[in-house]
Amino acid sequence: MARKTGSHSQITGPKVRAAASRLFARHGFAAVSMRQIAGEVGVQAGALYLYTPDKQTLLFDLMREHMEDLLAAWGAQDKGEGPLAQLEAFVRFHIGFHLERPDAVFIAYMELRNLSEVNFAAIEGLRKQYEDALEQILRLGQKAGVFGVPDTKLAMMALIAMLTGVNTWYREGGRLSRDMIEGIYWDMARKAVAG
Amino acid sequence: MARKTGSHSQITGPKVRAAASRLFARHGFAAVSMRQIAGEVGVQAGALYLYTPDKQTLLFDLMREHMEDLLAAWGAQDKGEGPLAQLEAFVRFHIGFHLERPDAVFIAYMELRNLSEVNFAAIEGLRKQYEDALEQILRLGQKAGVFGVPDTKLAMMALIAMLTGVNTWYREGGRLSRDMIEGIYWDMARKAVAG
DNA sequence: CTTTGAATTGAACGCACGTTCAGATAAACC
DNA sequence: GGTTTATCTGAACGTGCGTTCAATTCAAAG
Repeated sequence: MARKTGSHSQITGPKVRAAASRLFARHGFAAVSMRQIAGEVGVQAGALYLYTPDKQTLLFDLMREHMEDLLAAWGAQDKGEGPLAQLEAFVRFHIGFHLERPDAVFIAYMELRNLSEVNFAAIEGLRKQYEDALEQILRLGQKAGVFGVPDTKLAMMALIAMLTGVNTWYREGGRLSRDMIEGIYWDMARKAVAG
Repeated sequence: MARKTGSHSQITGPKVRAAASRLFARHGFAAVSMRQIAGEVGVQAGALYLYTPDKQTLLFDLMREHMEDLLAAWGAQDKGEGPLAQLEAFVRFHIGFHLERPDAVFIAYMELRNLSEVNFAAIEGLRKQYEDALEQILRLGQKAGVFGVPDTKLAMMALIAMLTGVNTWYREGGRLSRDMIEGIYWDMARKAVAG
């Protein structure tokens, strides 16, 4: 199950990643032991060190992978033409992507303080890239007179917080479908930045 | 410094509370030891047990106190007349109150999973009371035709997430004053729920 | 100055932690 | 079937944890 040779895996075993992700999201990085993760996978604690050099790197790999997936998925997304269409694409994409992986989202937002300085900087860099994508849409829309946002950075932060907030209350099988939620949030977002 | 008699304090020593709040916010509940807290206060670890029966209760007391302060402060707030004025009061109050106590806010949002079931329920109950205050404003405004929110619960969640998000990026002495931030967010909030 | 009770220390308890590693096992290849 | 290489176990290491408690210090009252 582990890798062939020498240096430790970039590609932490998928079972280990899945177990760690679930447990970190549920109980928090500091409260989860390597023995618990190993138990979920069905091995002894020592075996985990075939997949990761240490616990902190395991966390970092989860976060980095999540952020890279996010950037790649947004890059591959159909964005349409014009600021309004692009904002709608962003809103719907953000909600959909985040609802699809609640554990990774939770970890990426809550466990930043458990990262070393250099690992923290790496994750923040990826996050900034994503935020810049939204800010760019807002800036272009503002210049084109489609939006009325006095401060694009604040508007970007406000929108991201609003959209990511869905993850705190959404439960599978609730009274609203994802499509309806995306529609309602798109409506609020559109109005919030309207001229 | 500790209390007189018998049962452990409702009123955990203020020095202990302050140190615990700072450390829990900075490093997370699970990552902070009683010895670290004691060190900040300037006593040995054992002395903390004059102020709290255990570590978890110390966390719970911090959260409960924060939520009770929040409800009391909103209760004492000048709210004005009519849905629009009340929404503005809420937006400005929420941002101001939360920016004033970033550590307590951080803990109240991030450490819920470290609470026992019964303590969790207590905190959630207080949070619900606060959220209900905002939802009520939205519902009345919707009925009066001042707002255009198809789902007041969703709109409430969206607004709260947006407003609380300020805490994630605001830094003392940044380029925008609190007043300006409140103004910009009030503008976005007003438009987001507009008819 | 002496008494008294609260406040605090400092050592100890049993336990769980992250990590290491020699040895056992299993799988792949000849 | 035998050899090699990947995979995993199980025990051990030193450390720090939350919590307890007898003994000590301290502060106020008489």
